[in-house]
Amino acid sequence: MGATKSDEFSVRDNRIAAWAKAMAHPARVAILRVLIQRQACICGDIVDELPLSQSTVSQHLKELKGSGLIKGDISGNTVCYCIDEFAWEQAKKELHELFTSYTVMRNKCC
Amino acid sequence: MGATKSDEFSVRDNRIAAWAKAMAHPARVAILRVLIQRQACICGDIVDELPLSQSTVSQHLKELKGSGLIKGDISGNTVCYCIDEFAWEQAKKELHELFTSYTVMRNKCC
DNA sequence: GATATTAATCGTATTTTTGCGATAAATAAT
DNA sequence: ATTATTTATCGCAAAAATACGATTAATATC
Repeated sequence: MGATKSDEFSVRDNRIAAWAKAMAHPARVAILRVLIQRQACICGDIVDELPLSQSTVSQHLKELKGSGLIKGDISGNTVCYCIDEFAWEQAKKELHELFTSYTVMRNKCC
Repeated sequence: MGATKSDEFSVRDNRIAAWAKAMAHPARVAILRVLIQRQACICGDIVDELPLSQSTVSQHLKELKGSGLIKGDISGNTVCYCIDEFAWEQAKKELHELFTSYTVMRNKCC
């Protein structure tokens, strides 16, 4: 008990939920915005922009990386993060599909 | 410790995170799909379509209602749920804005 | 009025998330 | 070589999410 029954749901719904989950914390939305604005960021820059400790930011980055929405390149001493354009496009597309699959038809109830 | 520092982030990022959080579970994505397909559903119909107990579905519905994405109308014995078109449109718009605010420019790193 | 049906809530167990300090691992700078 | 910088990971504590059976509250049916 207490664990999500992922098996019981479609792959697509799990995938959408996973993307949503990646964006389900304001810190992670903020991180995405920083990466979008700057196109790329070394980890330290992101830590500086967020009101969270280095270890906490590192964890959020790990989650975002786990979702595929961002990727990180090690270059010497530092790690450079950026949006993964393919995953980003895919998430954008699938979420948009879900949102546009609803059209109001006046109206069975509510 | 252990509680999200919502205050430290922008209202907009919190709002987007809240919508994402509402969609961050495959059961809730599935519920949204059912509501979109049928335009409206009494609670029992949703319970029948999901591989979860009545109380668990009720909890997911409460969360979706909390996010504003859906609303529920009591009509006698039953509760009829449907998409809240205004919140839906707003979420669609703000998420789309976030996704389209990224455009690839070859490329500072990664 | 008594019984059945519907959906929310309560109580509880389990799992997951959030957050941070401390430490580790790796490269950079001296 | 030693020291500093950078980022990930470990270990922990607190909080939140997930799931369900049992109960409650409300309307519907008999």
